[in-house]
Amino acid sequence: MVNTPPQVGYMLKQAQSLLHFRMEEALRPLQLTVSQYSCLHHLRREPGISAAALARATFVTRQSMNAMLQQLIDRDLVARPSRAESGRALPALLTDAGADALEAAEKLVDGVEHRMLEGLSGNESAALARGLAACVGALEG
Amino acid sequence: MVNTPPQVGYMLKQAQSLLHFRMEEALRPLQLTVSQYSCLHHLRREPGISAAALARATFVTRQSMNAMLQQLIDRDLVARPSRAESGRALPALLTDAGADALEAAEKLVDGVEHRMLEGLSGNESAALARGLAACVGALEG
DNA sequence: CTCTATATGTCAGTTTCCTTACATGTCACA
DNA sequence: TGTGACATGTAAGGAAACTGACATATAGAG
Repeated sequence: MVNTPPQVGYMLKQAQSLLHFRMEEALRPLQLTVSQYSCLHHLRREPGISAAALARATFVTRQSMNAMLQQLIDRDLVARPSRAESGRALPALLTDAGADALEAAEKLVDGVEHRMLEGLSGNESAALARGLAACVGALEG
Repeated sequence: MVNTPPQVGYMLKQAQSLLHFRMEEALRPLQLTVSQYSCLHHLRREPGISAAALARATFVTRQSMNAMLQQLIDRDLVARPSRAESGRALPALLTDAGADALEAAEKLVDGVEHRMLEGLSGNESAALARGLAACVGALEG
């Protein structure tokens, strides 16, 4: 019998689900969801990005992202002009409060990620990252 | 600067999200969602399992699982007694049609998983699986 | 210049899943 | 015996995501 890879897809789901749960747990004191954290994180990486591009980066639809951005705007964590200078895309930016919240959230999330990887050596972590990247590359396009 | 592991959590999310999308795509002709496939798959592995146990295995709440089971029962893919012989748990079982649907779905899903792993050697696949298992172990409990 | 393709934002409706809460059944143990 | 802890099923309501549809703005082809 062939050495069947023991359900890599299932293990992927299991790991992602558990990581999401732990992150949600860690972020609860800050009143942030994982999706909101991911949104803020990408906003810092690419200030002025459009909601549609942000949606693609965080794996939700642009409708969901616009709703989420509105929530973050209501909490003064994100700012967005009401009209575009050019084109339709409205650039989104972190406010100072948003940057502060992100920094606090990042500490908590980094703790979870560190815990997740603590049983792996540097080589093993790198191999895991490479494997995941290969999976993504093979499935997209 | 420390060799920061490049966002293993994010890559996990990315890979899982893309895999889910491809599976959904592959299963669409059979009118099955990924969650439903996962449910049928576990039902074959553990016939007579309760909805609550099934829910834990597929990472949803038992309320969601009971709703999903009802759908599958309505389509004659799953059968379940109306009363328990002992205890409260109602054992769920695949019908013949359910087993057939699962077999067809499995071919499609295996194709997706194979595609996902095609760029990886046997050693690399095994390393990926071990890495994921280590992550799960570190995050649970 | 005109027209098509593409990308963005938005509205409406639906689905799916979750949270909270409660009733029921079994088991361990005092 | 009976009582408390635990697991299961179920109901009701809400939150978050998706799909489908449409208007708008830009760029490019003809």
